[in-house]
Amino acid sequence: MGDLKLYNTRTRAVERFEPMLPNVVRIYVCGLTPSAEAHLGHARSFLFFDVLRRYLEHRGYAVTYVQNVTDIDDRSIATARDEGTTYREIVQRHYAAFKDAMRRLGVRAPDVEPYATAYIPQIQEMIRELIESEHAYATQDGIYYAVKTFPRYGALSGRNTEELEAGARVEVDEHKRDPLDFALWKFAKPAEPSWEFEPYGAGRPGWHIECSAMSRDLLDPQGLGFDIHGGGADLIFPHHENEIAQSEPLMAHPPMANLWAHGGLLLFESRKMSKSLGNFEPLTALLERHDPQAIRLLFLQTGYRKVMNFTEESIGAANSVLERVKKAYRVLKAAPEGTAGLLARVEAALDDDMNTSVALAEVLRYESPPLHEFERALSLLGVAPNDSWSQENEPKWTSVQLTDSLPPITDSISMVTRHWGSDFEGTVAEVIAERNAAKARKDWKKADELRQELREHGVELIDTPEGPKWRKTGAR
RNA sequence: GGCGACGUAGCCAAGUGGUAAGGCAGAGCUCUGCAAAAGCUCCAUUCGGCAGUUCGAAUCUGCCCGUCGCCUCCA
Repeated sequence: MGDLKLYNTRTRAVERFEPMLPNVVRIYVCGLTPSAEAHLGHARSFLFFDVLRRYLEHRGYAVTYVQNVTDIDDRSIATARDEGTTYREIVQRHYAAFKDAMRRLGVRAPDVEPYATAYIPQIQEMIRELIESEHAYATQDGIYYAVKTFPRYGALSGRNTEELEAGARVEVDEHKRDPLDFALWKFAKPAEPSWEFEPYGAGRPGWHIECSAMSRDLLDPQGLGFDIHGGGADLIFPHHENEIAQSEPLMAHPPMANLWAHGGLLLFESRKMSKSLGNFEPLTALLERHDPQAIRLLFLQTGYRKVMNFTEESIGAANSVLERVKKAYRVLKAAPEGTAGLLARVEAALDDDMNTSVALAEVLRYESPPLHEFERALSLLGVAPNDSWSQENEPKWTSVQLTDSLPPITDSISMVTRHWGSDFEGTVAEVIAERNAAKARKDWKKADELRQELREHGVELIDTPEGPKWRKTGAR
């Protein structure tokens, strides 16, 4: 196997991937904030990291995959207030739906799914350290990070603090020392959920600090850094920039993460998908309408870093791709021996910055690979054969024996005397026999009428060299 | 205004100096009364435009046009 090369946002270059510790890869991916329903964009992002994780394991690494849950934020509190329930109920409802959607898409559950509210002590400890090292300060409404104390701020996203200050879109807050400073801890307002924090004051964590605290606790207690930190491209700024600013001053050996990996955003019917714009269809609704495996193949077709546009037309094409894969699988099941090479080609494609487009193309262009290679390649892409793949679940064609002595030529009177209810199969055979007779005397009109009659009773008929065959159609 | 990405056939999408992967859709042939299925074949002299570098460019350089994203909660 060749070297695995991955794009690193931190260095803006494709680099050879090398774990920091022998054979161990530690990944932290910024997970969901379940204050609202998950959408397809989330699916794309987590699906990519699922494929990356599978491939790293395929290469023999022991992977620890952490994906957090931001279970406390302004929106879930506000929604809970509007609906007269608790933020926990809001979060649990949406997160359960998200987990179910991920399962259906073939995205494996993370090794650890830490909830922010379960790490309050670690978060507070980190804030304490930041205050002691003068990277943070308290005001009357919260504790803020002093961006100016971290000279490298902006390095990940390619910005500098002067530029950011020039932008008029940064909200001015009288209490902050600098407009760029962001909240580590928000003091509780009346009726808001809060945690005690002596001596500063009860409140809740800001969004960014949880990732710094949890990744340190779970992956890098010694402050030497971990391997891969990931998320959607929209997290590069400010979220990941802020994480770096919080974590690195307290580390023995920065950087916080060796490799920063970001998935491209998804447009929904050519428009940005976002919570605030309300332009998205909940994942659960989409999964009702489309085969999850087709959605998976659709995502694999596009490079993970590219902006991708999801349309009804594109998912239709993906369905056809899925059918092709199923068909290929059935053929190979019958002839499992083949010419080796597919898996090596798929590995080569994935080595090249996880080029799933090419990997999928190799699978579709298969030239009789061994069954085990085909299965392995599919499993790397996270597409596993399930019940719907086996031919047994497709309606089978039933042959009809037509003896020479059968049937006597009849006329259309038989149409009204048919008993569909009592002996369905016998009736089908009867109609087919009659049609055959009509064909024999080249009465095409009659033959087509009979085919139509069968169709109306949910029977599909084809003529084959072995004679007519029929099966029940799903419809009607 | 600042930063960044992208623009390849009707659609989706690979390809980063050596002569355009793959899929969908479409077309033709075999077969066929019709229908279906299967097999075979075809489907970008050309990569947003214009210059330039080069023996050679979709790939490098410059300019222009267009689309989108980030800069604010966001995967």
